[in-house]
Amino acid sequence: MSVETKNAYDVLKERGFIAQCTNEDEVRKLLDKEKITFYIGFDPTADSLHAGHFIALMAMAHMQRAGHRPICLVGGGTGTVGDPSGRTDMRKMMTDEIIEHNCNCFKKQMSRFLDFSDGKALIINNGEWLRKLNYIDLLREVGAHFTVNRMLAAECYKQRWERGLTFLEFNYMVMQAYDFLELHRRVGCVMQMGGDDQWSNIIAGVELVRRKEEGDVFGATFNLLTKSDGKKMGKTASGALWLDPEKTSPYDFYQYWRNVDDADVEKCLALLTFLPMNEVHRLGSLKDAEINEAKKVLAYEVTKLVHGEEEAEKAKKAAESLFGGKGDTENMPTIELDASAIGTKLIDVLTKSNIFASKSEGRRLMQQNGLSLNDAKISDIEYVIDDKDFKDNVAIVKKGKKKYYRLKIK
RNA sequence: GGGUAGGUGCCCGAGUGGUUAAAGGGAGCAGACUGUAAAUCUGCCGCCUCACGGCUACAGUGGUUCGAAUCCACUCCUGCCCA
Repeated sequence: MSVETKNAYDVLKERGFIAQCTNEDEVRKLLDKEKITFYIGFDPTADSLHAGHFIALMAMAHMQRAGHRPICLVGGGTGTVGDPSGRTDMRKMMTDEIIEHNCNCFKKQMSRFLDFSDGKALIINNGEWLRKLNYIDLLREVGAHFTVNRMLAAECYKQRWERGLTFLEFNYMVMQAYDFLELHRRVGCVMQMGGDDQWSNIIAGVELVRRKEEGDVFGATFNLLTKSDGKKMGKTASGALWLDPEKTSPYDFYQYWRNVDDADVEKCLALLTFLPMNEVHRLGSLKDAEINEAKKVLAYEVTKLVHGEEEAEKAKKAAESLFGGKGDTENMPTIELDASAIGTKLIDVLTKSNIFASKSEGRRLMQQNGLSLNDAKISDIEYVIDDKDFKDNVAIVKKGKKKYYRLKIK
């Protein structure tokens, strides 16, 4: 059975996306007989999407392939409030300019994954209606349908019991529910999806629309991308795994997926690539060292989706040359040096290039045998860079076991 | 507004006048073992210094003291209770 003829819900379910659904059978039936419009909300908390968003985009892409119409709702309005769901702290308030900027960045990135031509997918900013909202009107139209008792019982606020929840944040759920109502009225949106942490907010919206419009609408959530040990995935030492190549280089991005735990490979392949499921299962069942093949496929496919084939190819080649001993070194992270760097201490150069966070860190690393220059361990922190270290103006530095940098003399 | 409990290093959390750069845990980093995996073991884990040592740090500002994260005053922030 091909993807095209398969029910979109079943596809998502089979690939492991679905965590909860308001009514599985109804949704399946609906998707079978109609091309629906659905939406996912994105809060503009940063100027780039990250791995967590990517999973939602993949789900949207699957839906679109099946003929349904996705709406990316960027939270120009809700972003000013901040979603308290599952959070232990209050979000920093952001200025309108920043939110605006972030929304624009999102748009650009999203068009990589979805086809926005001919209205096959939409991007809408909820600031369009939330900003114009009048407090009294909102209370009367929407507020009347919410009971505080019910809201307080919502799972998403539990985390905040100890630290306190402001009224501002408490209203987030109301606003998000209202979004659904607006989208239902404006473009006939009948389904909201989102991360599993959004479940409370989603059912609030579903109920609101049902009450106001008597229309049957649905909601579903995706599994959050977690590692087998329950920790969140998509976190790097320096924070999130960004889709923006400026914030996370394609090389680092590739390496992240190349290094996922054995236990997570199959799940990632299913969620983050379009490979057919029989192939996913085959790769996922490889044992021991062989599963490295699956990881290579995973890293390549995901990088290709996010950064394009060319970048994926480069990242792969760089990895092959570094870890496999062949291929070209062209594509690894490169640090350009002034010719004057020759004759100065290696540790100073690396510190200046931010390869070491501080000189202390560099010293420690070197003393612990964690640094190599052209495959030779350098533990002497006094080591001075020499002409001979460079071949064709290039030297390779290895920090720890697998962080490589190419030093290039300008 | 009143009462009360707090604000410690990336995070959690001990510490209540000196030997405290500050216990312990987590995260992180390096090494060994491996498969660019996991688990495990070892070391490191504020900054500068080859090192001796120096500097900066326990919400903020002043003060007491030979000496303060620790005592006092005021300020700011947070939780809880009362209004």
